[in-house]
Amino acid sequence: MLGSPTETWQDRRRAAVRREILDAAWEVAHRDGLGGLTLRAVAERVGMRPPSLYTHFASKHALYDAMFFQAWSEFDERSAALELPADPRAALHGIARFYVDFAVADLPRHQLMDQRVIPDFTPSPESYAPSVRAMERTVGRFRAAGGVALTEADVDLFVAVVGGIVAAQWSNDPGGDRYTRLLGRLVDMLADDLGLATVTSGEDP
Amino acid sequence: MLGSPTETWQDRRRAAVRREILDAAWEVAHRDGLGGLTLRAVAERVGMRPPSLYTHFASKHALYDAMFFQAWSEFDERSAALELPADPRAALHGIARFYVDFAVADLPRHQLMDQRVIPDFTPSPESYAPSVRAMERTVGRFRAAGGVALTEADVDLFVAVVGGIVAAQWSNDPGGDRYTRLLGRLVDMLADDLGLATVTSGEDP
DNA sequence: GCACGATGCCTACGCATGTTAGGAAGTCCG
DNA sequence: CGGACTTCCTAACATGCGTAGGCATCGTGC
Repeated sequence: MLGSPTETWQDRRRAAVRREILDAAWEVAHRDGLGGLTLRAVAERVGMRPPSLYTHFASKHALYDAMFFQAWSEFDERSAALELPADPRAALHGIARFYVDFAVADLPRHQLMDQRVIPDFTPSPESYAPSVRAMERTVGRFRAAGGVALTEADVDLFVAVVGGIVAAQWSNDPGGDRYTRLLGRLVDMLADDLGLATVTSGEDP
Repeated sequence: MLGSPTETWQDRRRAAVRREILDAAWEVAHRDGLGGLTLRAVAERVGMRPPSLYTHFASKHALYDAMFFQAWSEFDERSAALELPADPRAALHGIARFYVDFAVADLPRHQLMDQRVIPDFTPSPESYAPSVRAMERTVGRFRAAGGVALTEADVDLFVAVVGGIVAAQWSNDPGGDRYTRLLGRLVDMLADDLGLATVTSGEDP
């Protein structure tokens, strides 16, 4: 009656099993690494035999794809709920810090979202959608907050450079803050380059 | 008589076979991707059966390790031969451009050198040596060229950010220049932040 | 000159993985 | 109550890395 007209009981049960498998997959990924994830381990954790997983996911890549979608959806939701200061420079700091904190909090999730650590895995267009949604919102916020007209190159530089911080952090100092602590300085550099006023003084060139 | 005292003929032949296997491995990596590299394909390309490769490499990881060493050694050599301008800012540009060009020229090589695409693969200390050598030389050149005293944080920021450009280039626009063309602007930002004089005018803050 | 040991490659096998085929049991609907 | 659908199972296959053991070749010492 609610939502979809044919929202039967077993549909909900099926969705629950799917979610259970996904949860198990994340646990295995955290324990054995994203690349070390195996259908055997997932099946065992969920009390099934490996082939039975194929009732719910067409392939291992489909499982990865669902995880990818889940990760980006969560980022998208949290990004939508994020309140940013009105000041453009402060907003820039908030956006960058939010992204970096999210990426640094979970290694397999970050690898799945932002890197290509699974050979031959490419997210499906549907799973890719939340990421472009989040990105578009972020860019929109940029443009709305800052009086400046951001070019595409500005955005490209920003995402590349902030992504570099995250990658370096995971590669060279996992769990630490050797690179993430440089983020504020980096964002200020970018803000200066974009001609944004400083937060503290608000002077104008 | 020359070089090592026990430089027998079969040692050279053995080294030649080893090199042949390595060449085949690179070719396969270019064709099927670094993660898609298989001992079957390498063996076939070299006219052997897969187990025979174990006469020359202890494992598949050992093969990756040798490739890693080879890649970083080449970078190290070319880096040593690189002539940099005396001007600190121009030197910064040269260093960054050299690194980016090298990383963008070859995907599997870049994945092997700078990313962790192969699960459970960690380069051996011996294979890691050329990379630290190249890095130390680069940092030394920094310090020698610029009158400024670079902190470790400065170097960290530089490598993280330049690495981000490369990663974004490969991820979002492979074969293009959407991100690499922003390198000059980025390096100027860093140079400004470090207080380096501009090349064209040479003014002082 | 010849046996002997080392070397290099082979075949056969083991084990892990993703995946498919086909069947059995439980469940829902008419 | 009976048939269709769903879900899970066992069995098996293909491919991957890696090991064991055998055989030929080649250099070396007697």
